[in-house]
Amino acid sequence: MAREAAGKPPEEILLDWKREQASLKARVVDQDTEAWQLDPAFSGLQRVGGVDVSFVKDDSGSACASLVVLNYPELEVLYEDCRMVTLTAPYVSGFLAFREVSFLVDAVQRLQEREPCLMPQVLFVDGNGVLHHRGFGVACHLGVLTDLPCIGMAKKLLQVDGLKNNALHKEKIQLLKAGGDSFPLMGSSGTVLGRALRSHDHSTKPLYVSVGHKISLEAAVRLTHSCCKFRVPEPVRQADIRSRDYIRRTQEVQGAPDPQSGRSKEAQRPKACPQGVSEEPAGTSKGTSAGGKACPRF
DNA sequence: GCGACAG
DNA sequence: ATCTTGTCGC
Repeated sequence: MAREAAGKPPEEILLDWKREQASLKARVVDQDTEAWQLDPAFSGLQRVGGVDVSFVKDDSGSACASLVVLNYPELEVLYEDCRMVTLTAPYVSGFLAFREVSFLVDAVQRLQEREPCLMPQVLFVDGNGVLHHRGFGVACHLGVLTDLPCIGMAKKLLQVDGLKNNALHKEKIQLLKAGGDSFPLMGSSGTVLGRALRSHDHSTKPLYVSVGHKISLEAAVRLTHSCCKFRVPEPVRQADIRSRDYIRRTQEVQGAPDPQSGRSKEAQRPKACPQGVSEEPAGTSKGTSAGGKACPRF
């Protein structure tokens, strides 16, 4: 029988988790590693991904993990993967990755097997990167495990290392006048852990952006702004919408049809595949290592 | 007892 | 995260 996500884990487990975070943290790259990240218009960037996990209302063990891939700069959905999963670990602030990240890694691996050509060049993660109790949030964790550039994006300020959502912080938010405006989040250690970003002109509540892996904070903030049609970056927003929709469809009972059904006009069918790479003789692993479809560069 | 608490 | 409708505004 599958264990259920129960109360807070014993101290012994938390120590294990902390040791794992410390170990993986050594592999985080907090600078730009890709050419497109340095380009003012991000030219060369064609695919951005987003991940999210949504939960079933009265079942702390069931959730839907989703990965979506959008083209850039159009931000149209090219790929969607929603999958019901059984959660093992409870949510503990500072250890979000131990609850969710394995399912996100699975989704990335499925994409690699099914449609390697659609592998995103960067992933937006719903949660923090280095803006974290021990400098290793879920965006770093997923980045290190997949080796993909990742951006941490939280909707609320995690009050760590002296950061506080107090009156002074709120004053700084008031000074953000236009989409793209931001200010640094400086920890007591003197390190900038992330930036509060006004993600677009008509959004008052900021996003908290931090480095996940293989991207600089500056590029992460600029790209986040560039991917916002609304407050939340489109990749994460689509992953959220589609995972919730998936749960709603799954939980729908025959005898009690939901009067709200036909509501989500946002979740439409993915567009057709990009580069007309229809078939490739199997066994010719040009673009990638794992077996399955190949992804030729020319 | 009080505040904090990514998702 | 989830519980929840209408409502004000462009």
